[in-house]
Amino acid sequence: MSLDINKVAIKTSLASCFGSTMKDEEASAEFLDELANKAEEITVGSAEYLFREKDSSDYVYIPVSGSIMLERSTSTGSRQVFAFLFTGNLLGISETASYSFSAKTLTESTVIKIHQKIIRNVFDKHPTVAKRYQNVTNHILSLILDQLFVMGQKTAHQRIAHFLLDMEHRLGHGSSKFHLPMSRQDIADYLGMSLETSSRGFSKLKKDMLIHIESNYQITILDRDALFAYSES
Amino acid sequence: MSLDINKVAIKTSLASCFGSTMKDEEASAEFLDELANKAEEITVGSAEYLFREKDSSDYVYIPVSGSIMLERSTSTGSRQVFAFLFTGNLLGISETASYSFSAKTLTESTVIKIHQKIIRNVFDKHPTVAKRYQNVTNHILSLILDQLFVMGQKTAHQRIAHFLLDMEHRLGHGSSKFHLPMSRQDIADYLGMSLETSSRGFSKLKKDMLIHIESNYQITILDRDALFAYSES
DNA sequence: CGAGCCCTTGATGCATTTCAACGAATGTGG
DNA sequence: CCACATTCGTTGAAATGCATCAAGGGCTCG
Repeated sequence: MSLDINKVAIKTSLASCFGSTMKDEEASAEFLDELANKAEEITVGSAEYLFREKDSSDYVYIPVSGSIMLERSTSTGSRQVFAFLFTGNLLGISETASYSFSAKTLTESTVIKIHQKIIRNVFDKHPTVAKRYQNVTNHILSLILDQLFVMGQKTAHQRIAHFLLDMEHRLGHGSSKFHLPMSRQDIADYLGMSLETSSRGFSKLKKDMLIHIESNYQITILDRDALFAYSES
Repeated sequence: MSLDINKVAIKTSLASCFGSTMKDEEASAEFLDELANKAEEITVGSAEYLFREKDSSDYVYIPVSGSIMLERSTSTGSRQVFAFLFTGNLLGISETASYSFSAKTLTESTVIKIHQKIIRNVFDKHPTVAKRYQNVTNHILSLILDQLFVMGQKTAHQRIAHFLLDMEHRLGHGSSKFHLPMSRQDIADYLGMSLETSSRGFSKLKKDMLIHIESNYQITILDRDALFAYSES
């Protein structure tokens, strides 16, 4: 039955996100079953919103495939990108009534979608899971602190270098070649610079033989050590 | 007995930090007693470290009086200030083994200091408190996102304006006049700009009659609406 | 009253934004 | 299959904002 297969796939994804360090095997299996049975898996097209800022925060999302961008826009039209999410990241858990940013797909994406009530219910029944989740939140917090640090410290070109190393790590799967799912404008809004500056950053790194660019989104890191040294200097 | 009075004071502080929205009064009282009995209250001088980056994260701190700054420094000597903490803020809960920033006092400060183990113990016994604490973490997360947003969006002078409005809100206690506990350099490192630029920002806002400055640290906001409009423009 | 620290201000140069034009890639309809 | 429109990226030139260098002023504390 196709539904069952679906649930198994969801369970696998959930386990990699929530349960990877669970010691209590039984409780782990139980809560995974409960979540998987009530989770939906949905597929959305490219450049669509999973939710928008100030929507009531009813769901938690886990990307299974595709790429998602978290952003906030001002009334004047400018935009800050907070994060890029890929497979296995977690999105949307908060105790606040509404989201404080929008989530937009960069590519066609498949996500697992679970109602907040169900998550909380599981947390109440299995305190171990709630504790485990606390770790996830703390990890996200430390990632944002790192991002804040980068924003405050480095020059625009150094931030580009730092960004590319991060993307290689997250998208390269061990290879130095990877495909960026986001545009130069998205990168610029993530790193707090203009579109042109982000483009010039890429050009400079290419000219200096630190990276290779084919077809704009296909990037190869040629000299990781030198790129790292440049990003830190 | 002075010790008892001490514990009562600690309990009051803890309640304002943790328990203000607790519905379950009895459980609330019980966990407060447990925390207060095992908490220490310590006083440290100005410009001292409560802990440093990479120290093992053994304690949670709650400022009772004074001001504390969270910072991270690079090997090259530059510094990023992540946050300023005042009375009633919470500091240091994390599941990671070590702190990812240092905490330095700006003024002589009194803080409540509780061992992580005790906190976790309380969380295990009282899941309600753990949930309540999750809210605190989520709130911190949203504050850092706001800070990231500000860093990415605004010009240096606008960030100063925004900063002053935030400080008025947190330090003014309803008045438009307040005392800044941090130096121009601290502000610069918080907002990602040079000392000179932060100083020029103050001068500009003074020249434009948006704020009044006496004795460098004593600030009065003269036209809140105009300052807000400037910070958003 | 002097020393030291912090803050302010000016001058200069560099980094980044802005404005503008062009080029490459993609998609559409004839 | 080709013109055309559209979107996105690159590059140059000019303008601006910010950092850096440098000097001076004011406050505080011995």
